Amino acid sequence: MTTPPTKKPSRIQMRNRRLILDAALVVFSRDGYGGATLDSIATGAGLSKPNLLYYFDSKTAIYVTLLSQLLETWLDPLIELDPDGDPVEELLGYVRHKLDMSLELPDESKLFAGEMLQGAPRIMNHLQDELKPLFDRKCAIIQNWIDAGKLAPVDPPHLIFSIWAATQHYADFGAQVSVLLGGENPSVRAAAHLEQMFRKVLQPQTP
Amino acid sequence: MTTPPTKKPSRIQMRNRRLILDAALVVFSRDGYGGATLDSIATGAGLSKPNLLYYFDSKTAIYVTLLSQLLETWLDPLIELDPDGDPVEELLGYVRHKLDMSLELPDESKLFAGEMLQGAPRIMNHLQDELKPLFDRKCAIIQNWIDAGKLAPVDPPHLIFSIWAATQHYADFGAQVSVLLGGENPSVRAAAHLEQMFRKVLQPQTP
DNA sequence: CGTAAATTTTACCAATTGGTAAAGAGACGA
DNA sequence: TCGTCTCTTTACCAATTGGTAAAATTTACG
Repeated sequence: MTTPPTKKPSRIQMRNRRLILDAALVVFSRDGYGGATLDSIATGAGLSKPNLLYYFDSKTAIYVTLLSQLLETWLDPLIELDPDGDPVEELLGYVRHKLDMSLELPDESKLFAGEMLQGAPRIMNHLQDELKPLFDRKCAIIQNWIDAGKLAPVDPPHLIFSIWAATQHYADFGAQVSVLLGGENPSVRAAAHLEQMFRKVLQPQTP
Repeated sequence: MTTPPTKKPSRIQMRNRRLILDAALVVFSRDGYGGATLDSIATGAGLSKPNLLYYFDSKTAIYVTLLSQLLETWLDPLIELDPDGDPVEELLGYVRHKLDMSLELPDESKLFAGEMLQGAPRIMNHLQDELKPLFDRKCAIIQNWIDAGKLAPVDPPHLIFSIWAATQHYADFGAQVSVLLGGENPSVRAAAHLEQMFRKVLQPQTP
């Protein structure tokens, strides 16, 4: 269904699939799905174009594989939100983790953002099947924290949106950030700003 | 330099250039720069492909024209930040305005975001020449408000980043938002959430 | 070693791409 | 009514695209 025969992947398969996916990440995130070419990915991976298509059925297959794997990595920190932890610190930890990912893996963030921009046509089902249930579960946890008075009353889904938006901005709009900060590395002040901002938003006001 | 001869634009020119830019906005924002085709834009505009190229020199010329015009529209509300107004209300008004634009003109937001994702190769100069000076000016105003004790101490540039990110998220990640909210229209709750959030962040704590 | 399977290369292709040349059709003032 | 300038169409093209067929080569393994 996906690519080479159906067997256990050999060492060569593991290596080349990884080479291809690594190169594809760079190309797709830089040029967008439509602007990316198999030739460009092949060159990046050090393979010939027909050889690419020995490992993946099509350009789309590479792209979708990349996005699916990505979605998992990207969701991990959200999964770790612990209902039994301290609410404010759990959420601030999540913000921190998300910011770090954006700063360290900007290509991954951009690839995902590019797919979103185009209406997520190729991973809509993943969003429905994987992200949505997780999202609902975590919103419920946040709502419980609020009901228990351990968190200021916020709108859980929109809080999550704001966290995602504010953190990913440093990856997705990195070019703009860089220009507007005059090239200064944003990481330290961004972290301080986001921590301060979300602490104010989350801290319950009746201690 | 840009397109048809050098004269005052006739009525036909005005109309067709508008048709082309309107169609191009839809196509570029949906398919990205690389994925967009002149044929698709021409069809959308109801013109033939060679006729497009009578009005614009190239695909890139259409794209850049669109982005430049866009940048102005998008910057307008920031320009209106009034140093003599009430700081908190000025900024909350800006948030509100920015959110409205994202909800009502998502294609414009996506087009801009797409260019940013790719490192802004085609409007880097506009960012430098137009956005950067404006940005610095507005950061200074915010800093003055803070120094005057009329605003909680925030990091002005990063505050603006967070405002941009949180508002544009509803346009750029509209597909995701829609899935996660189960199709519910986000506008009312988004507005309430952002107002509440940024009010907390901006309100000085020593009244 | 030998051989069958896995991998890679070479040669190729139809479709699409951005863009051009030049002929033709309208508009419009003198 | 004529002639000129603006606009539009038709016909075309070289380059690139995603993808295939099949031969050639490597690798794994008994």
